Amino acid sequence: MREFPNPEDQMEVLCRGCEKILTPEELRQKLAERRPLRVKLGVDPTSPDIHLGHTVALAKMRQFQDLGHTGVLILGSFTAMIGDPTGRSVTRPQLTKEEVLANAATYQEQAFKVLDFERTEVVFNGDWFFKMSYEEVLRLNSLVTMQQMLQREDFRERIERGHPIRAHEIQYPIMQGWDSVMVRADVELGGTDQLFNVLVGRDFQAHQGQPLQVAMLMPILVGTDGTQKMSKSLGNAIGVTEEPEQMFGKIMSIPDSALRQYYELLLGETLDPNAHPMEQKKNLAYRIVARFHSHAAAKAALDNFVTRFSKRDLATAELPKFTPPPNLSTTALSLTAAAYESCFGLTPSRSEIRRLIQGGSVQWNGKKLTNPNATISITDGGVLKLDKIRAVRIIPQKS
RNA sequence: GGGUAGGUUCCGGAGCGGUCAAACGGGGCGGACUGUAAAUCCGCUGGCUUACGCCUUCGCAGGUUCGAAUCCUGCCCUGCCCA
Repeated sequence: MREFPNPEDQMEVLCRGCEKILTPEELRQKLAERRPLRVKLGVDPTSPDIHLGHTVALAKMRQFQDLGHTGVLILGSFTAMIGDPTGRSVTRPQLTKEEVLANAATYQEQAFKVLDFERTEVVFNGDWFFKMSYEEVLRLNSLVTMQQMLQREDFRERIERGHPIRAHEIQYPIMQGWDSVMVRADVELGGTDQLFNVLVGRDFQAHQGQPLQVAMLMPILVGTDGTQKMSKSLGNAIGVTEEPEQMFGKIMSIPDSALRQYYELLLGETLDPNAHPMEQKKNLAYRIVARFHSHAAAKAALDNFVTRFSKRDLATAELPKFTPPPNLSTTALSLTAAAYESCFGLTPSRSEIRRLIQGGSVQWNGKKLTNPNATISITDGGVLKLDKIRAVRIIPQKS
C-alpha cells in the first residue's frame, strides 16, 4: 500500500487552477481517509478527437493519479447518443451506437497522452444504461423534479426564446448523475458548466446512501477565437493529435487576451506580465507541442514558424510537397485546386478557388495570381501559396 | 384534440407573382496593415463556366400561371395559448 502525501499538501496541488470546489472541506476529509479516491471524469465521445479543452480536466485527473488516486474515466457510450445539452441552444444531433463506439476507441487512446494508464479505470456508461428497463428509468426520473431540471440556464433560455427542448434532453443530467452512483465517485471533475450535472450526481448518491462526491470544476478553455468555449463543432478547437506544425500555428493564432488563460489551464503557470505576448505564445506553443508530440517536433515547428511567418521566407521553409499529376492543366485554378486536395485534404469548389485567386490569396513564387485561367510555368521547387497559412512546394514529376 | 403564429441560403432575419442566387446584420474566408495577436479599412461568402450564360436552392409533394420563395391544395415539422 502506497503512502499518501499529507492531505494538506495534496489539497495545495489539487485545488490549484480550480474555479470551484464543492466543498473543499469535504475533499479534505476524503483525503484524510488516506485511501485512493475514485476520481470521475465523464467524456462523451461525440467526435473522435479530443482537444486542448478536454485536457484541462484530464490534467487535473493526472494530478490526482500522481498522488496515488484512481482515475475513473467514463466514456459516455450511451450519453453521447443523447448529447449533452449544456450550453446549447439547439438539440444535438444524435449519433448511432456504431459511431459512438468507434469514437470511444480513439478517444481513449488520446486521453492516455495525459493520463496514467496504470491508475485509470475505463468504463462505458452504456454498460448500465443499455440494460436499464423502462421501469428503472422511471424510478430514477422520479428522484428529480421538472422544475429542477428546467432551472438550468440553457433550458430556461430556450424556453424564453421559444426554442424546443426535446424531452430526452432533460435526461442528460439524470444519466450523468447516475454514473456517479455506478462508479461510486469520490470526486467528479468537469468544467464549470458541469456544475448542475455534478450536483445531480450528489443528490443521487445521497439517495442511494453513498458518500457524496466532491465537485471540482475547472474553468472553461476558450478556443482559438478567444471568445467561445473550445469546441470542435465551433471550429475553434486545437486537437491533441494535430500535426506539430498545425498545432503550433493554431496556438500562435489565439488572441493575446486568451493567453493568460492558456497558461493557467494548460501549463498551470501564471503569465509574466512583462514578457512580450508573442514570445510567450511561442513558449506556450512549444511546450504544448512537446507534450503531445516531442521536443524535436516542437523545435522543428518553432523553427519553421519563424522562417515561414516571421521571416516570411517561403523559399527555404519546410512546406508540403506537391507533384502535379502529368495530365493536370497548369492553370492557376487547376493547380490550386489540386494542391488543396492532395496536400490538405480540402476540396473547395472551383468557384471558391476562383474567388480566392481573384481576391489575391494565391501566390506563385511570391507574386499574386489574379487570373484563375493564367497558365503557370512550373519550376522545380516553386512555391504556390494558397492562403494565409497554407503553401506548397511544387516538385514536377520526373519524366 | 382546438385556436394561433411560423418553417428562407452557416446563424439571425427581409422578401410576399417577374428586376431573386434572394436585402440587411452576425459569423466565416480572403486582401492591406501586423506579431498567423488585437484594432482598422477593402473584398468575397450556392454550383458549373474564359466569357455570354446555364444549372440547383427558399420544410415536402403536387397544382395554377408565359413565369412562384412569393398564389392554391395536401402532407410533415416547430413555438405560443387552451384542453
